[in-house]
Amino acid sequence: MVTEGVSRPGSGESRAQDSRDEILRAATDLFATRGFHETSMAEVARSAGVSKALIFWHFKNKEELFVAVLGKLLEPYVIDFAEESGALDEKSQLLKLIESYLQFVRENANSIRFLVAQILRDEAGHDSLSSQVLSLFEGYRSLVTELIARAQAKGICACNVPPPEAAGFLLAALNGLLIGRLFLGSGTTDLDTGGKMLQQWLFGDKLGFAQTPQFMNPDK
Amino acid sequence: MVTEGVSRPGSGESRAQDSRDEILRAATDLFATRGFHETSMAEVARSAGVSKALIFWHFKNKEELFVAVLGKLLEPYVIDFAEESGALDEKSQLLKLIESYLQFVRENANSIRFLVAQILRDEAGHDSLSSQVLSLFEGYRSLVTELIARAQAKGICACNVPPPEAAGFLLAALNGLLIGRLFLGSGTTDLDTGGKMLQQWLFGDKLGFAQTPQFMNPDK
DNA sequence: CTTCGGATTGACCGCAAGGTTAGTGGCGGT
DNA sequence: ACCGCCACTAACCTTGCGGTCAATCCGAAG
Repeated sequence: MVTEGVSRPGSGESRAQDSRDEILRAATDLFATRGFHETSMAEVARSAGVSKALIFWHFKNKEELFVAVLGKLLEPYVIDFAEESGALDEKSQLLKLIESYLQFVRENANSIRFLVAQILRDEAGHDSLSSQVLSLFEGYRSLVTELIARAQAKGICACNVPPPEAAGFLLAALNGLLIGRLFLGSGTTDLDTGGKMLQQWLFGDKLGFAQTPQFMNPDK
Repeated sequence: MVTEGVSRPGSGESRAQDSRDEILRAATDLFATRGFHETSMAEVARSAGVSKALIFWHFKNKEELFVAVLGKLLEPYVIDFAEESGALDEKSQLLKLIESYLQFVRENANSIRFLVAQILRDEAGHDSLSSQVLSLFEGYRSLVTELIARAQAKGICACNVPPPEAAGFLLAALNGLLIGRLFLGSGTTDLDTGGKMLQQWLFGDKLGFAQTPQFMNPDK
């Protein structure tokens, strides 16, 4: 009879799962910092505290381990934006969308870095990763497009370019802020300031910019 | 006596240079498309039409070949923007700056892709590449900052955020357009549209957006 | 206790990579 | 004509990789 539950240390049922998780954790670390080709299975094994052969018992080959890592990395990306903003008006929804994008970038900078590097490498987009990320992005994009269209129809939107272009530009700006954060950690526009400027661009809100007074050209 | 000039095919002086250039060309191609670790010296040799050993005669090792390639890739990046826009007013200079940035992205998408991947890989910024690109970017950034400050002082600038923030946002938006082009070739805001929207944001110019009529919400 | 099967390992293999070396061809100088 | 050196090559060496295999360990069921 199966009296064992789950996750008992050393219990028969969970031992395989434990080692598998540990391998996945180590592989995620190493792949994310060193990259795919620069990480050897021996390194993963050592870092996970298991033998190299055990990795090949869990995963058919290095490629399969890699896609498992990708899957694990992509998990936090699939949050349903539309879900969590039901009863808000268009402006609040857009602001919330921007804020959650920036928040997400803040929290997942490392894995984003890794995924970007990975996407840049596979060249042809034949990989599933590119298309996954792309469809994720497209969902976000179409959501923003529709929100802007409705906001414009209600007259609460200061910018008057067609919604698809506006949405594209909005996302481009957000991605640009992301890039700034990824490449040039400090010295660039920080995320919140960028978000505020997008808000100003979208709705014409006047916002206080209290920083860098040495540049407020006090001449004349 | 040295009667030979340069670049005569088969002449003693230039033979080494020719083969070196050919190797560099092949290596640049392969590194840019496949990446560093995915490109073997044998491939480079075959693509360059020379023996593998000759590569090691020209370059101490694979790493040195790689930095030579990086140097060659970075060459077109160091164009002096300030030089080529002497007698223009601030608005024209800014527009020209934006246009040349977009033009550059259009023409060098492949090498940019490669450099980005490379920068993302080295993690700590200890590499010379990151700092080179970063200083390049900083120059561009400070130039834009000053231009915006002067434009605001003359009252020809519609946007009223502090110049450093405005410049940062402008560059972020440009980088975002770049990202769109790099990742999701089509289906995103194309470069020119993005440039026009930036122009509108900076100077408040009204511009015609003739495209995507199916989205002009003809309801009501 | 024995048995059974999933979990785990050390030792091993083939191979392709980066790198080396001994040697050859050919051109310029004398 | 000969020599010396630069450019260049074929073949080789070594290392470390992804991947395999037979052998073991170990908890659970009978």
